[in-house]
Amino acid sequence: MLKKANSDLVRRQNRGLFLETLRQHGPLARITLGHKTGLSPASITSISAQLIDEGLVYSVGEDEAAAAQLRRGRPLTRLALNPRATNVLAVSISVDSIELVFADFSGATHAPVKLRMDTYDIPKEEFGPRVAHEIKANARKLGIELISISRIGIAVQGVADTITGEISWSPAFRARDIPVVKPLERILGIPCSIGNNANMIAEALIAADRKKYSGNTAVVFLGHGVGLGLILNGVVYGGANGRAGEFGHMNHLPDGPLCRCGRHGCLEAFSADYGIVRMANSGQTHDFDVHAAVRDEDMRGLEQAAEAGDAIAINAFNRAGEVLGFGIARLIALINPQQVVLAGPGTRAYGLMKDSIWEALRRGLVHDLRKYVEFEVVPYGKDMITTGTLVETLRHLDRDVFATGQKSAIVEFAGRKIA
Amino acid sequence: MLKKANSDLVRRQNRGLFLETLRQHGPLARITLGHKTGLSPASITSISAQLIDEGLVYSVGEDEAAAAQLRRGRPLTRLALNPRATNVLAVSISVDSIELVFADFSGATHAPVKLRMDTYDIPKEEFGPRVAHEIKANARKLGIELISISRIGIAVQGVADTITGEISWSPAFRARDIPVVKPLERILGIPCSIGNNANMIAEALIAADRKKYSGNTAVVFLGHGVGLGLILNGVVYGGANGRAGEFGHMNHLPDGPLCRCGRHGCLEAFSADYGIVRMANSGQTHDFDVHAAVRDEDMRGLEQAAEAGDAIAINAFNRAGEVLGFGIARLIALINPQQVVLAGPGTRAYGLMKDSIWEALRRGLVHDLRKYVEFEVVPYGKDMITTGTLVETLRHLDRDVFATGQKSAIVEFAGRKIA
DNA sequence: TGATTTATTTTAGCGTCCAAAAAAATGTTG
DNA sequence: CAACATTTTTTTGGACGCTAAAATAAATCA
Repeated sequence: MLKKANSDLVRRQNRGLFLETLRQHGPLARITLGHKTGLSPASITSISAQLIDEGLVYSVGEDEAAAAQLRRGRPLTRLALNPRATNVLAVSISVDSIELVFADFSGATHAPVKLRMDTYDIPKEEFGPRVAHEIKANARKLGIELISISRIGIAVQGVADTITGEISWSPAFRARDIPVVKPLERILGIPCSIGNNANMIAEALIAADRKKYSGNTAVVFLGHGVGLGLILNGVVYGGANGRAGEFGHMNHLPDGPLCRCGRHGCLEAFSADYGIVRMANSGQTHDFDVHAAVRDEDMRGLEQAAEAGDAIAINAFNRAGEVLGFGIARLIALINPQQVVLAGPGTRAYGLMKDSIWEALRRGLVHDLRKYVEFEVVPYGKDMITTGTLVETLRHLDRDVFATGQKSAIVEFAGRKIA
Repeated sequence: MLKKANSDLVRRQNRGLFLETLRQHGPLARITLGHKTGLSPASITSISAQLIDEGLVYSVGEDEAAAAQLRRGRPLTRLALNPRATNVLAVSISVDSIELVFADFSGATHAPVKLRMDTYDIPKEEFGPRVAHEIKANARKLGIELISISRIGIAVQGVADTITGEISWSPAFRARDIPVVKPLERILGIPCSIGNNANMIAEALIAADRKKYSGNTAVVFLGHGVGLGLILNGVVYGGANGRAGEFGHMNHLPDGPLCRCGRHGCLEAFSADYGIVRMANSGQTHDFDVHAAVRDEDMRGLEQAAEAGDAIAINAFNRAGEVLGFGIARLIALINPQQVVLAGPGTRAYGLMKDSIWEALRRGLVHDLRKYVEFEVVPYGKDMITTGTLVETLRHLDRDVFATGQKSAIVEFAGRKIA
């Protein structure tokens, strides 16, 4: 159903568009903003005057390069997002550590702060307060006032319930349903949201190449687990309560090998690192501890063995690829994406799995569907998760907080204005 | 990325909202329209004056029931969609027949016209012209001028490419990539669109109970094949080119039994009618002709046998349910819908499959995901497909054609105006 | 008949956009 | 160096659509 439209909507949408355009392209002259947004010069003047008055945007000098090459006419003055307008924070939770990345409104980040934390055995009600404490301490260390932080985005591997703000299940915790958003909001007084790693990587991809990834794209994350971020109609899709994309726990083979989730035959039990290691050590299938984290050097060793021709190792990667291929085939049959992107540290072994992935796609997917899908492997950067989290958080500010142009939003979230 | 907003957008959106509200609730007084849409009485007066002038809406008398119970004050005058504003047509294509349902702008339908047509062996370039011919002939028979038809919606079982407007693959045709939209548009001069049956059923469900189905719902269609309509964020999701929801050809078991699509182990090969029949006649697995249509009476016979305790028949339905259950488990893991709805003639045998469906869900899906999903079986009406097609077609008119309020749209599509 | 009630229309004004004109700020040229 | 050319930005004047409030319409009530 459509929603009522009025001038309020127009203002919000165009201010949001203005901010998003600046965020995407960096400092731009008013005239360029007009071209990119489709708004008239008059409107750009009007909107920018407001945003400057509110301290969200400010004038920076003419572009050096542009100024160098002599051109006639009035020189352009570029506008930029004001870094001092506000701050945000991305929190990435993984096994035994959390990472904090503070950024200003322009998206410039401070150096990541990595903190050891014994997540696995922490009592569930202590986790939120511990994180809140670390946030306070580290913000102080960096000279960032708490009140200047408008929003905190949190990323976690596993199942995050976006509605309740709890971590339903994650390999980083023994406990379930760990409250995160509520305690942080209560203690810090800052709006928070939570999502899973794969969705954040999808956000990072969209930000990196909007054109390419903004249709329907499935981002498969290979690592300690197997995750999935779905971009549907250009937007990251979360499902009814953020639980979409549990690709790793999509069943592959009824009654197959044990998975970390306690069920049998999940895709992850074949294709995540521990599934591959187990397959390679097939003698000890039964007493294999699925919960033990696979060390990076062990995984690299196995990859090297496979590359050196070790039949058992090769077979383990083949099997992982085959199951992954069938999973992707099922995914494509359901979602019909334009693109499937493989990401995560597990893609290091893509060369070892490639053939079996494609063989499985051939066996498991009608040609009509297969022929339309582009397949891609992206190099994995550790910072993709926090980058994506920041992108998502800042977009929320652009669209839903600062775009409204209501004084309350500015005062409440921005904390200060620039003269 | 956001899009530019201006008063044009406001007009379109509010006119669309006005029309959709009338379509959903039937004749309404201006004051009620105001409450339902959130628009002010002044705006309602203004918009309705325009729509009346354009012949899209007209005044009907006061509601009898409301008039009967004496009330003070100026009596309300109700507005309704003008049936004579334009006409639309739904075309449903199935094996060996096509069905035409003409409707006016208010959604009132003529009696369905069912036409035998040997679809399976028709040369692919003849199909479009044949359908066009039937449309012309039957419109004339019903006294409907061709020029009064604004839009034609087409539904087909199988894979319809919404971009090219071709039937990529369907059990109703031996050929592939049968052009439909283009020839119809060329011959009739009327805008057309095509989609698959399951999506149309999803549309019909949304129309029947907007509140219930407008979040994230998966509609599984059981019949000669197994289809899927996905409602994501309240909108039917088509995928990159309308091929989403190929649930029936989602692989269940690598190298399993032969499917109509030519691959092995698709879900449909177990759970569609022919899969069940084959399983029951397991002696002749190898020379079973998957392309032969299963007759309704045979299917009913098998159901009765199972209900009477025939072990072989019971086993066939159990197996169908098990595979369906695993498929639904995979679907839920990927999509995280609020609801899963079973529809189609195959649901007659739901009682025979229920236990095995649920057992498979238990085995194939983590509890965290299972516990949030509501499960529902809806009685199947043969008209759901054409109803859904009409709903979709009329909504397109409401939102994208008549909402613009441009004279060209009115003249071009409506054909005539009412005094 | 006049008061009351309810629905609808009219009026006056507001916010946003935009085309066109004006202004600003620089380079070019005779 | 003054007039002209060019380009960016601002200002002006108006359009469009929404809305609150006032006015009007059309009924019932007493």
